[in-house]
Amino acid sequence: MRGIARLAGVSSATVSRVINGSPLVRPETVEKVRKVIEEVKFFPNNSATTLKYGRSGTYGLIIPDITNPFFPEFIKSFEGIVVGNDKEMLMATTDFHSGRMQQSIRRMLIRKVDGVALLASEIETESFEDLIQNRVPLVTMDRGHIGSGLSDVSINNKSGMDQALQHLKDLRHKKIGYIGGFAGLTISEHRVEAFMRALKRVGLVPRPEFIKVGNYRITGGMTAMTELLSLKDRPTAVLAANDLTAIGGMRAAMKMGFSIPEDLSIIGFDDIELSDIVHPPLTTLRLSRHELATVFFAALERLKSNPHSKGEQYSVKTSLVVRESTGPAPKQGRRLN
Amino acid sequence: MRGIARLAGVSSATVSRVINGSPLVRPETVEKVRKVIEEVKFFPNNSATTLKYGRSGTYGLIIPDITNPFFPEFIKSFEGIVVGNDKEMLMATTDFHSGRMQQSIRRMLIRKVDGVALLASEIETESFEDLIQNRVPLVTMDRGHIGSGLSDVSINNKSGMDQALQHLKDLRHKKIGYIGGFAGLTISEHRVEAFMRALKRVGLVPRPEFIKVGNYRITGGMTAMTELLSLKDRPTAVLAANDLTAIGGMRAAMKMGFSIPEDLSIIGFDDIELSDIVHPPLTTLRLSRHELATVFFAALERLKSNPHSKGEQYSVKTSLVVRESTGPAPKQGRRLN
DNA sequence: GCGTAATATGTATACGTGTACATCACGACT
DNA sequence: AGTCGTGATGTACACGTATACATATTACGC
Repeated sequence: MRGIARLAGVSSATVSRVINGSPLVRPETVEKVRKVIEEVKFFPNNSATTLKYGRSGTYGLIIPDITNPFFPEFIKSFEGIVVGNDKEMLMATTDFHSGRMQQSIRRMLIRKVDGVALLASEIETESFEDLIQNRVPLVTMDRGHIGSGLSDVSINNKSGMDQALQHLKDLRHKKIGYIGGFAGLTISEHRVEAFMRALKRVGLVPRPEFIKVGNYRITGGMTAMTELLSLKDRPTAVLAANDLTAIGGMRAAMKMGFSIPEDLSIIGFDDIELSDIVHPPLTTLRLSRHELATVFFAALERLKSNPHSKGEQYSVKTSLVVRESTGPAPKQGRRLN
Repeated sequence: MRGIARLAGVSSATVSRVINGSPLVRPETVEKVRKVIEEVKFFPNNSATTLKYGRSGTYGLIIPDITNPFFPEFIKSFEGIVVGNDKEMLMATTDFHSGRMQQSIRRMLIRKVDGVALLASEIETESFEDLIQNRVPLVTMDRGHIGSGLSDVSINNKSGMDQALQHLKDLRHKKIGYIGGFAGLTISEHRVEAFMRALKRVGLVPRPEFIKVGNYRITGGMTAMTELLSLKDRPTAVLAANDLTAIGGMRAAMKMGFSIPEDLSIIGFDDIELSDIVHPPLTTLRLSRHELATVFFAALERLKSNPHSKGEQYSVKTSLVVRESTGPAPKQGRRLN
């Protein structure tokens, strides 16, 4: 940068001002400096500012499982927004593993990120205590807990679940099952609770044997669905914690000889691209990745500029996308057994 | 760090030595310092070293499309390896867009990465000239071109393609089509050329009307397959540039009333997780993400430690995974039209 | 023409680290 | 006993930037 200054016959401070678009530089000077910058193909060294001011212009993003198509789609949006605002994104994956979580947080601290979007909601709160302690703004997903420098984005399961269950009720389903995520994740618990409440709202009674645990992946959906369909009195419709689970469920059901939606209706959650491609196309609760990414970014920016204030509770809606995996409830006692 | 030094009653240099595991510190001193580090929850500030020594301990990773499941699976492995070696990963996505490519490279330069793994093989060489000029080690994919500080990992299409075509020939297929990637990408061209050569090796004649262009996504596969199957004299088997393309192809074929593999055999490329889940499960050329990531990392490390030497040409093999999307060639003139 | 405000530019500095070099302690060998 | 070698520790420095502050230049009113 001093080199630029010398070549342009100005001081390093002026060069810095030009780069950062300070208004108090004479236009002709700006022009002169710009030209030299172009010629020399100069690019700033981020680590200098990071060192001096402790802000790196980087937001961290911690996600559980990049293999779940929901996340790449989210990352894509988030990266676009972050980079579009001249910042950087630092991504870390936990694989639902608490050791990896600690490691990810350490990476964030070492790299001096200006904030962290935490989409991996392992239950342990202590894990991100270090972030709070180091005053790193943190935005979590669906934890429903805010604090100083800590905001939360909750998925408004209520309206979505209501829609989904109303849809199933309209199709005369009465026995509705649910395949959740891991037992340990708060987000999983929120969703299962939302399910139970919504069930009551449409006037149906939750049946514990209809609630199964999955792993947010296809395999978990298959296992859980196999169990559900092995019950003597089995559900005629199943909600899943995410689309992969639902797709796994469909696969298992079809393998056992059930037709979808004739014998069994399935509703997913997320609306990943795959949902529209699978056969039959999946009815699902859409959660917009782009909207989610936008909210996360906005939340981070806000926390960063008000570092000492309390965070906020944001909310993102879901909406029902009806495709072909849901249909009228089958007549009692039809087919198999 | 000076704080640690004060608390432990040593100098900052000693603390630095302890952190970096220098052998010339007395064990008891090490112990003393370690204890203080634990107590204070100290973590090093990466930007200081980056500033002073120009090395950030970060490797850049530029990929075209995080939405293609191949890449998340690759990223997962790459992140694991990089982080396991106490380094950082900086990911950027180009979306096959040259502007985004330039932007990504700039991000890498600003962040002072120690090397870049470039899996997005847009054809323009100028785009990464800046990296070369700034002596940033670069490892490309399937460009087949190496130089000072520039290595390349080529996908050994030959053996894989041979296997695939031999497999089809054994099933008595003679009319074999190909759905490629974008016209502009070198990697696409390499693969189509490999296809043509392999075709000749098994004693078949390439037919230009059987070669179509896709977009590495499901939609492209659908369009191209529709065109292929609309030909009067249509192929009985189709190879695709990647699995998504193949899956799109399957979808289109099934929509047009063809059964797979009875009327048409399809072979994909990559072996993404989805290939085993789709119906029918896809026969494909497996390209191990983990192996690829390992090679990329090794190539980067090697370039970093020998900055002035010429890079190397690496090669990764593919292998045929036979599932249910390939079967015997149909009898002449059967079905439809 | 001169003082003063406003505008534009220059100077100096600190951020935290790894390392080269200097220093120190101490035992071994002549 | 004195010299040297070796192992262990301390001292000092530079990397490139943004900004506070100082200074120079211009504009302008009287």
